[in-house]
Amino acid sequence: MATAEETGGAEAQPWAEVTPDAARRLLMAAVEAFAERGYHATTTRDIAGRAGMSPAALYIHYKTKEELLHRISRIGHEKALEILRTAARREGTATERLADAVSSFVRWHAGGRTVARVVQYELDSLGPDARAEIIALRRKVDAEVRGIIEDGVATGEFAVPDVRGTTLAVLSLCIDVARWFSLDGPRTPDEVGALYADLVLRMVGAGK
Amino acid sequence: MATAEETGGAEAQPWAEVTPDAARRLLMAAVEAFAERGYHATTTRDIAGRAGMSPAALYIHYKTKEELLHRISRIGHEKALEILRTAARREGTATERLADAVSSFVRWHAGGRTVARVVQYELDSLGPDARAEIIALRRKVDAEVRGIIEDGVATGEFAVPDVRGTTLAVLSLCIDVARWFSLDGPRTPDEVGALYADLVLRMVGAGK
DNA sequence: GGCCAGGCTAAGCGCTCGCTCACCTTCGGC
DNA sequence: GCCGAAGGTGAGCGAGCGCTTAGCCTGGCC
Repeated sequence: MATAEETGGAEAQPWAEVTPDAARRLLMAAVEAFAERGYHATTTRDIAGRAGMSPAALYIHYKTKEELLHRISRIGHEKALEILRTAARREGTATERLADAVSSFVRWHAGGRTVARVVQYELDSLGPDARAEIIALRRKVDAEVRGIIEDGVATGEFAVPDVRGTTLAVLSLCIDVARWFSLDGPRTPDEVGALYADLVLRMVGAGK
Repeated sequence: MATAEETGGAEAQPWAEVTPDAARRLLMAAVEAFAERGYHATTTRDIAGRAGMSPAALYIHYKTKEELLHRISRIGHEKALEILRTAARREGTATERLADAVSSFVRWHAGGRTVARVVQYELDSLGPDARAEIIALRRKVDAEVRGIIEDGVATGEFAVPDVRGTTLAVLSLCIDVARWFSLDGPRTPDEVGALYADLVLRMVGAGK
């Protein structure tokens, strides 16, 4: 939240806030496993094995398997929200801020594809309370993007008939990157970010 | 394939081709269950129960639980491909055909949200052979949309710097509808289809 | 050196999973 | 009226699941 991390943000060590070292290793192993096979198809034995520990060790640091998913999901959503807030609140025109928001949001989904997959697609595996908390975070994410688009409409930079629908479509486009993006594919995260920023500016009628 | 079904296509009885009546009921039950909870979290007892049968009955009509997913996935992809082909091969300008393709493809993802979810998000749960077959179908889907965009570029209707990337984005946008769309939400499938067709035309620089 | 708290493991509990098997019903053809 | 195939059931198998428990190390403090 208040960290001065400015290294570009890829996902070098994004789990520094998870404090006992073994707990962090378990959490990173869970991210990998959930992203590869999905939450329900992942066993606690698999997670512990990837972290180089016995199955029982998991339960010293986490109460249940679901708590792991919950923690991953919350940290991931907070990171996503931080990225969008940074872009939304910088100086510049609405056009510049929207392009920045989309390209950095897409870069995060492409580069941190494993985390993003878990965060975006395993929401339904959470219990009601945890899910409600995550949904609240998502509403904040939506509000950031909608804010930029509303600004652009107000200044006349954008021509958007349906602000809410367009916001939804922009976010949807970015999020789905986590589904199809592969590091083996022909594009780098930066390239996809630039392409998508251009496409989104066309969608809102900027630079017309 | 050669059926003369012209009823509008929503998804009134889309499983008519699944021949023993009990097999169709099981398949429809599986679609519901997979869409709600995901493939791995769904039990064969749950599927059989929804179809009003005992767990053992499933194995009279299907060899494994995975065969059910495979069948659903293939039929769903064939239907999606048929929708796009119909739009791509009708008469009209590239602009009209692209708008038609996007709006009908989106309508299918929104209206048949349960099927679309299974089809689009449970691909990784298939074995290698079945997955390869489905991926081949997806390439055909991609080719249809790319064809329309290439036509538009050739006639000068569209201004698209990166045809492959834009094709990917258009399909991605449509497919992700299955993730977020809800019949309880404020929009009907028709409305989302119209909104998205407009956004996509902006993305390709049509009507500029 | 004695002690104890924290981190970890081997073993395994109770349960549910996908799937099978022996048997039962229904029904058209003769 | 009898028969065999097709479609269904109840009971239960071996396996693997999430999670627990009893006990073993290790290291800091007096």
